[in-house]
Amino acid sequence: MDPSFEMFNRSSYFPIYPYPLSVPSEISSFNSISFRTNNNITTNDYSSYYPDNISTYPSNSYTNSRSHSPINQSNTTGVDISIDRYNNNSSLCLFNSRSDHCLVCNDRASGIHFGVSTCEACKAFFRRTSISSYSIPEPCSPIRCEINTKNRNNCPSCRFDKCKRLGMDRDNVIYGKPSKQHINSTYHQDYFIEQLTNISNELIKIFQNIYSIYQISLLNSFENKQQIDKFAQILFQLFYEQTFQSHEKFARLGQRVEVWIEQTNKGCLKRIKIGQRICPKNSTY
DNA sequence: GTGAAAAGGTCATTTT
DNA sequence: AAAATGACCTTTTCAC
Repeated sequence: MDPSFEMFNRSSYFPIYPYPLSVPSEISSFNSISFRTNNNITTNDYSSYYPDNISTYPSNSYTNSRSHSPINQSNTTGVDISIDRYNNNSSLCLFNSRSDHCLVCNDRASGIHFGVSTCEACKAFFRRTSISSYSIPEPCSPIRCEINTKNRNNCPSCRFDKCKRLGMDRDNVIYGKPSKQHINSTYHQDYFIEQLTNISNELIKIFQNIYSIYQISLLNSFENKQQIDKFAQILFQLFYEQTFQSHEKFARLGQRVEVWIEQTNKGCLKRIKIGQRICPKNSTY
């Protein structure tokens, strides 16, 4: 077994940091999965996306329902960042395709603004905020606030952060109706294929970074509970942020990403699992 | 010329 | 009172 993963298998080192998990509305309202993929991808390809000798989901644990989710188990804390933000009837799975709902707050969308399907309110918010003279503070917590229609004004920093993470960009605006040429260049298949090839690197990077922090912390040894809690906080923050960034890329391909953090009965971190899988359903694009 | 789509502008309303 | 918000309007550009 890879030594890095053996370290994760040693239980009772780290208590779970008690973050209140805020799951974005488009994720928490997730009901079903319709996987899509490219013709070049086969069912077997996903196995190559895992780092060697690192435990992954057993292949038979995946279904198109949430019934397998470890979150329902009493001894497991989970961060399920599954997503299905696309129209199931769409033959193309485009991140920037027109959506009925705002990808920022889930309100009714009025069109694609600054590259992302948003409502008028989030469009105006992003325009105002991105040109304002004052600097936008960092997100208020490592686990960013959920942004929805009701609370979108509660935390402007997290709202603006979500806009940016979704790809809203004021430096690359299209004034007036976008041309077909622009649409084709933006939404070209090569872009998605390129994203697909980056998946394995993303997952490996997550493990490498977590392990590097793990090693550094062990060298210093944990002298008190505060240190342990601090380490758990850093680990969780890094893990969440990197996974969320990866998730945004995966989501463009209509794929599903899941992250679990298992917990022992004593409340300690037992193991981190990362899984992502491409499930060909309609090889139509 | 006309309609569609996206960015920018305006201003009444709401919040602080 | 000042600042922020968001619905609505205007301008610009593209396709037909």
